[in-house]
Amino acid sequence: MTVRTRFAPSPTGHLHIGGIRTALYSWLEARRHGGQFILRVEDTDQERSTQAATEVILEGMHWLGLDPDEGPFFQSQRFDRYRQVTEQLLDQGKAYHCWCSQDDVNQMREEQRRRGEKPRYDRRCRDHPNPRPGVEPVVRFRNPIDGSVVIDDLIKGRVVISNEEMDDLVIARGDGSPTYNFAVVVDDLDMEITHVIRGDDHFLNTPRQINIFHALDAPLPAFAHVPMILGDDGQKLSKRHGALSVLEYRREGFLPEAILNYLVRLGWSHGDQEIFSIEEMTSLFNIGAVNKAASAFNTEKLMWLNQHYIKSTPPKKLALLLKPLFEEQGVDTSTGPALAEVAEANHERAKTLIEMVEKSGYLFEDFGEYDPKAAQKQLKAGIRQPLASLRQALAGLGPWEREPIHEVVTTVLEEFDLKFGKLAQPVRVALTGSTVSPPIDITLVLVGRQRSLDRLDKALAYIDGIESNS
RNA sequence: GCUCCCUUCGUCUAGUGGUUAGGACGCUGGCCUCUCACGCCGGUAACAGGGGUUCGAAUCCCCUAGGGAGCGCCA
Repeated sequence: MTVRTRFAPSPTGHLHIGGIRTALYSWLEARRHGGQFILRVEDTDQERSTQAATEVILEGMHWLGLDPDEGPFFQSQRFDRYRQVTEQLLDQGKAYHCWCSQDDVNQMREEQRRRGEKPRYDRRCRDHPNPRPGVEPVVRFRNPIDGSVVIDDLIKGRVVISNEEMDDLVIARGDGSPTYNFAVVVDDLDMEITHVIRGDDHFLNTPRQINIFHALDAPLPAFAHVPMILGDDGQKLSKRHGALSVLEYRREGFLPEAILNYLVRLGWSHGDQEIFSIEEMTSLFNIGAVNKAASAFNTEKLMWLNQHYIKSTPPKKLALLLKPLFEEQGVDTSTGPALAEVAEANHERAKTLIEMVEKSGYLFEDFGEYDPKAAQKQLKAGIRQPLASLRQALAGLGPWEREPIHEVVTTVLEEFDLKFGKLAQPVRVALTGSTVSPPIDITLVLVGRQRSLDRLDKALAYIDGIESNS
């Protein structure tokens, strides 16, 4: 039997990192067995589902390379099918109509809560139908009263839940639309899902669903409930605790490889290995080896991995990724060096692509003021002559390339008997406005001849200005 | 309140009865060095607590504490 897994997000909020991890695990489990990964959008709640959220799901998954083999399917397009199965259960007496209003039920639950009991529907319509004129009844599932349900979860192990804990859940609303627990079962059945991999928050739904599977005389899929992810602060991950939409990560300059690698190691491991290529993940990952405990999301480590992948990604490829980010920042990159060169010079100096973009502004536009501390320390009268001399030599240089530039710098150094840093830092401040940049010869190359000369002139003028004021 | 689940360095984890409890991120000392970064070498830091079982427990059992999830005509 081929393994078929699915990812079934609901488009009622943005898809965040927790959902992505579940998707990744499902995808990997399918890949490892040479099976199929199915994407199903659970939009039975017409009120809260949005088109925007659906698009984020589709685009985010594609960005990360978690493309489905089948789907996306939309539950909203399968209502006829759910209705059909509902009728079947009704005919077989495995489901029944209930005319209780939501207020009735809420009141019932409140009282139970007050009495310290677990709130649940008291089955009053189960054996005594009580039609009320003008009320469209909901359909409830006739859950077994005795016995218990055994869940052999791939991650959590065997858990036994008593049927007493479950009430007769609504499977179809008054308007005939299906509810989650029912639609899931019908879909997983129809789509021949063999492994249901989902978030731990669905765990207590599982016994209810198992009972529905039984009512439908259907074989059970395997279940695996992935623990929750906590925020940096140990609190549950939510919008308030760093749960960014997937696409935010792209905007902030994270690489898909880094995110996938980080996520696969969050809750799963293969000995001491930290770095996993997609190929390694697909061959080594095993849903059964996932940790039972929740784990905290640590941005620092994600950053480290991101830098690792930035370092090992070819500059030409980085250039392609950099371009839209520069554009988003409103930077015109046509007036400066090739982005591949920018990437080459900076790929060991940035943890994210956006950081690289922010650090490279001086290559494309004039920076405003010098960093005050840097200017104060580096642009002083004593360096005027060497700087002027360098400017002169640079102006007459043949090809504007790293080696000849480096030679010129060295020559000036010898001329004035200076240590490298004594000249490099002032030049750096002159060219970039700050004390941080790639090696000075490379920085000169990237800034370009004319711009470099202009900026050196500007620095000389600045020094002169300081002099005349003191 | 009830049901279920979880608990090794700050964080992610290795570990499945006998280890100086290992690795990674972070932090930190040093080296390298034109700045930053990269890289390299070193350091810091953990078995939630209490009972058992056993010659011997991070590993098995029980209790406590703490954390989480669920209890919808949401998913």
